[in-house]
Formats: sequence, C-alpha cells, structure tokens
Amino acid sequence: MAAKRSGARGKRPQRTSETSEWLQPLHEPRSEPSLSRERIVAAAVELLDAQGVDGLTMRRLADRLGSGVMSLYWHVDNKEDVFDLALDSVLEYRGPPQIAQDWRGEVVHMLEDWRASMLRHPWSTLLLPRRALGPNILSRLELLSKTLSRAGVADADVNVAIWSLWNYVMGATITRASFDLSDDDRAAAQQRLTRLSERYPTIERSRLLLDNDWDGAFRKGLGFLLDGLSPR
Amino acid sequence: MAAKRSGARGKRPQRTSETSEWLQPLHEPRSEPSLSRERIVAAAVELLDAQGVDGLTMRRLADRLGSGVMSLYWHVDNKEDVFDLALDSVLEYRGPPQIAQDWRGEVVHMLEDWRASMLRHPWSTLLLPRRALGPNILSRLELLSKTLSRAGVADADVNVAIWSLWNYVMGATITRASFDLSDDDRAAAQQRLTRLSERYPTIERSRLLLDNDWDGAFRKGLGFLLDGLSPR
DNA sequence: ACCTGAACACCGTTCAAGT
DNA sequence: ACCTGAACACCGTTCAAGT
Repeated sequence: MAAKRSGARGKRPQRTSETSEWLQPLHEPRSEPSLSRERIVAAAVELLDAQGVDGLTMRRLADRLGSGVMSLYWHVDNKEDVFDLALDSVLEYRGPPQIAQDWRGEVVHMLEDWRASMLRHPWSTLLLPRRALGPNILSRLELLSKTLSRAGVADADVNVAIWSLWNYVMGATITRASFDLSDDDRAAAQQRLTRLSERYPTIERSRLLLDNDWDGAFRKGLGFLLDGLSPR
Repeated sequence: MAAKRSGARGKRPQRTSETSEWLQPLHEPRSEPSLSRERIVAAAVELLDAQGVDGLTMRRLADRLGSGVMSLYWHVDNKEDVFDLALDSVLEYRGPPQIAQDWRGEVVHMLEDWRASMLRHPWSTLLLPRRALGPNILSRLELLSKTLSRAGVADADVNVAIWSLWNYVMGATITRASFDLSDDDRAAAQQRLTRLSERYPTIERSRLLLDNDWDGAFRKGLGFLLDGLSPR
C-alpha cells in the first residue's frame, strides 16, 4: 500500500478527490446526470464486482456509462486513477457500532470491518499492493492511531503497533481472498497436494491448505498480536 | 496466495514444474541452449527486475530470448503460467545458516529470508495475491510447519500459527515494497499529508508515513506474534 | 518434437476537433 | 466546460503451417 504517484492530480479539474465530496455543485442540477467523477467510480466498482480486475476496461466502463471512451478522460487522469478511486471508495468506514467500548474491542471491530469491506470486493485485495493511500484509508489509519494513543500505547510505539496490525490484516485479507476458490479449484488443490504428499508430508497431514476456519484463525492471530502490543 | 488454477498443466509437455528440476536431459547436450522452460523463466525474472510487472510482455520476452513470440507457447501455457513460474523461482530457500539454533531463531531466520527474497524482486509482492502456490512456496511452508511442530506447538494450533505468520510476513513485505518510493515520491507524500494535517492530525504528527525503520518494525511485530504463538 | 508468421480481437491514450 | 471519433502503438493468443 503506497503513496506512489501521490495526491496532486495532473490535469484540468482542480477539485481534488479530497474536496470533491464537500463541494457539490448546488447550482443547476442537470436533469440527466451526465458524466461525473462519482458516476465513473461507481460504475467502475460495479464492473470490478462483476468482472474482476482484468474485466475493467476503459472501453467497457464507457459503454456502461453510455459515453464515448475518451469522455472519461476529462474526469479522470487515466486507468490507474480509476483503480485508485475505486479501491478507496470501497473502504469507507462508518465507525464503531455503539459508544463506550473498551479500546481493544474497538480495534478489533475496526480491523474486522476493514477485512470484511475488502472481502466484499475481492478485487480490492489485488489492487492494494499497487495503489496510493486514499482519504478513506488514511481516515482509518487516523482513527486507529487515535484509539491506540488513547489506550495508552506510548507515542514511540504507536507506529510499530499500527504497521504490525496493518501488515497482519492486509496479509490475512489478501490470503483469504485468493484462497476463496471455486469448489472445482478447491478439489484440484487438495488432489494436487495429496499427489505430492511425499514431498510435503507435514502440511499435507495437517491439511493446511484445506483449513476452512479463516475467520477464527484471523481472530486468534489478531488476539496474539494485540496481546503483544497492549500497553503493559 | 492461492492454489488458483492448480498444478495440472493443460498442454503437451507432461514434465510438470515439480519434476523438471530433477530430470535433466543428460543425453545430447545441445550446443545452442535453444528454448526451454528454465531459460524462459530466467529471462522473465530478468525482464521483471528491469521493467517491472507491466514491463513483462510475451513479445519482449521472446525478443530477449531471440525467438519468435509463439515459440514460447510450446514451453509455457500462457502469460499467467510465466508469472506463476517467475514468482516461485524467486522463492527458493537454502535453509538456515548453521545447525543447532533454537526453534525461534530458526523461524525468524526463515521469515526474514522470505521477506528479503521478495524485496530483492519487488514485483513479486504485486504478483503474490494472484498466483498459485509453487513448489518453493510449499517447501517453505512445509519447513515452517515442521519447525513449529518440533518446537512443541500443538497439532491443533500449527495451522493457525502458520497462517498468522504468513499473513504478517506477506502483509509486511507487500507494504514495505509498495512504500519503497523514489525520493521524489517520498517528498510528495510528506507534502500531501502535511497539507491535509487538519484531517489526519494524529498520523501526521507521528509521521506514520515517513517512518523509515521498516526492518526494525518488522522484527518487533514478529516478536509480538511469536510471543503469542509460543507453546506455553 | 519444436518453432514460426500472419491474423484476430482486443487494449490505453494522444490529438485535433467539435459544442 | 465538457464530450467525441479516428488513429497509433501496442497487447495475448488461435491457427495453420513449417522442419
């Protein structure tokens, strides 16, 4: 997850992605929505949900919006930009469910929600390693940071704590999504490992690749990490 | 990391990637190496090192090997196959440095080597979420599994332990690689976050995105995790 | 058994132009 | 300010054919 090609958009419309949500054009509500950054991103997410990462094409995206391909480029820098926006748009956080939780419960909720948001859109786990940090991701990091500080984690340790949690959650989410095989693939994977069992006896015996309790494993490992990170 | 499109190769040469390393054609050492699976993979890794993921093209790969594009397809199923093979080829493990370490030292060595191997070829971190589990990855998992068992981790807990470690290491490696910005990008990222400091005061103040001690943070977080996973 | 070129059905993006 | 079509320089892969 990176700040590659950071915020400054190169081209015409100087409304950056950070401000566009606030400054709606209140004048002249055009009858037909026409093209807009928001519509493009929404259509991109739909397309990604339906067809996966390789299914997103500028031409297909334009088709879905009923516009010419090149019209998109007025609102968006290029395809990379579309990916950045689609990824971040899927990561909005609505906040913890109720007031007054212990900090640990809050953190667990935030991270489980993070994982769940991405698993709802499996393509997001493929995009993550290449994309910039959008406002929604930064907000989540900000909130996490605040929660840990308030919990009493020393300033010097907060960054290590955040990155440890981030690493764990992202690794778990990416792995989970890529193991979400169709039944066919699942069977093939098992068969393959059995065929190779002389070479990999231990993981074959433990059925490592067939272990299904992803949610439980996620929670357990997260628990270990939080034990280590907790202020003494 | 997935077993998507698992082992069984669809096409002609029935030497699968699992056996090809052992059965070398000892007869008739052809003068000019001609094309081979191994040469193709080696060239692919070179190309990926030089040009990144988007730089790998079947046409460019053929050029580099001095062959026609379609010749590659005799040895390789398709581009996906090339990616699978390139990723796994970079993940060979030579084993721990000396005999007689404690199990924890062994595990730390294995996981730091894993991370280092991938960071030597940053494109591998982009490939990881989409690719199948090759023999080298499976060997590493096998060894890790054996080490943990020998250390006394209960059978019922080994899988959770492995996946927790895997998740952490993969998340850390992917994140590390994608934050390995050029100096320009780094400056731009800092500037951007400062510009937005009203919105993200906590992570701006802690300089989360500029924290440079990746290796230290990795080791620290790994320590926490191992504390949690250690047999009581 | 291994290699090849032509051809097909796509891509993302530049550019010059329209309104 | 916003949208467009034609054109360019690419892609991966099928196929029918060569040796």
